[in-house]
Amino acid sequence: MTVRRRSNPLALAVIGLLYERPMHPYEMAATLRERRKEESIKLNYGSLYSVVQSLEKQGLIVTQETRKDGRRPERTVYGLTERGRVELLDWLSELVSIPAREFTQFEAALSLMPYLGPDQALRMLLERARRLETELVGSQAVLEQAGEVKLPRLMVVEYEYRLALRRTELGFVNALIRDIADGSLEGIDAWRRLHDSLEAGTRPDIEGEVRSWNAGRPS
Amino acid sequence: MTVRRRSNPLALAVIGLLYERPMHPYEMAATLRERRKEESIKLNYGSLYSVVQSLEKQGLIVTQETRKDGRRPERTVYGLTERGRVELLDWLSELVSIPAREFTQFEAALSLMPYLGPDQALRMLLERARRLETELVGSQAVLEQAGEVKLPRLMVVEYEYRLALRRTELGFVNALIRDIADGSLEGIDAWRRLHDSLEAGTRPDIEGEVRSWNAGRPS
DNA sequence: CTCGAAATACTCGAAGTCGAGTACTCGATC
DNA sequence: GATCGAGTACTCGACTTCGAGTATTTCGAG
Repeated sequence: MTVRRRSNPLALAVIGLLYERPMHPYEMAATLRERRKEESIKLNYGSLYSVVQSLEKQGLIVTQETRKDGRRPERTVYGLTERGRVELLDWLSELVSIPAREFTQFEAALSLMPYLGPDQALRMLLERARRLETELVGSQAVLEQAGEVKLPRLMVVEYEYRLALRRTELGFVNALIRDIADGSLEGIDAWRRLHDSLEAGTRPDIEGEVRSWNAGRPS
Repeated sequence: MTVRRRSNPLALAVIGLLYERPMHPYEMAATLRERRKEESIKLNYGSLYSVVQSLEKQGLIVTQETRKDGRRPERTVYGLTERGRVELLDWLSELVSIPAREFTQFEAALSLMPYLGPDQALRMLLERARRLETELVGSQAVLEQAGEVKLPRLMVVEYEYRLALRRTELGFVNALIRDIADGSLEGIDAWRRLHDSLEAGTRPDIEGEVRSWNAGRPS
């Protein structure tokens, strides 16, 4: 049950909450939800309880009391240890200071896009652009509203960050759409050939088209 | 062993390769590596073999032959079924057309940054900016080199995408650094107060500072 | 020709993720 | 005054991910 050390940011959030005050897991979930941290940190009950267990095993948190209020299920209240406090600052510092490699779905999709063929790809990219625009309009509204309520920007930076990334994504998608639509994307002819021969079931000379790729880059 | 349907993009890559021609798992790994898909799709042996197993269970791929060449370990060659072909185009279309919600490490870190205090946060953000710059220079060089080798842009879009995101990230981080450094970040005073009282071990009135947040946003 | 490094082709078990399910309580509603 | 939904507080097990380990073979340098 040992958390693969520093893998799940939910563990970091747990440590953070216990830095504020002792809590039981359900309360942690409720607090994270109230503060809208759920939107930035994946949270589900199964993971929460196993993450808490593993933090205890690592000696970063300890059971403070196990109470039975009335006939409710037991609540186990946890507190932070000294080592936990150190881990919080250390882990968080690392997360902020060292860019991690993330594998996004869309990056994977782009790298496999050749299988789709230019026409289908174009349709799907247009659809994505539409959805991104809708999402952006909504997010912008939320942010503006937060501003009106005098919510300190500090509490909203993660939201701004996501928004900035999405805007860039939309720009990228739109540029790609243009290049496919007007045929200016380099390699689009080879793309169509490849796709057609795949659909026809004949084995295309992918290796031939791709060889320059392999040769052209250092290992 | 059933792959949580459409979760791991590696499964999609496997289907794609079998769309080209029958292969055994080890060869898939080698091919993905050769084509540099590893950089966009997380690949490791354990996952590969279990993903392949589960695709077979789902009837998207089938065992074609189990050969023992010389005294090498057995190789099981798989082929794509009709349902597999459909799944490839369907899944890939979905991935391209529907933006997925991704939880990045940095977004989590930003949402927990208050625990760090403004001074430490500033130091760590500066460090991140430095590292991002280094990474960007390297990536740009790789892309330019690819261009010189006449690598079709189609084969490089995923790389361009990642680069665009990183550039945006750097811009965001630099802006944040400026705002913290010159004190223009809204809420920075409350931030310092909060952090100091946390360090002192007194329980700060986080709820008080945060309440407006809760009140100010629709559920 | 022979020794070691690299490649071939996986296996295995420990750990982590996920979310539906459980079992109770409380307050409001009809 | 019974019920119904929302909240409280977790549990469970199926499924996934991970990567070090294994056993063999090939290849090139000396």
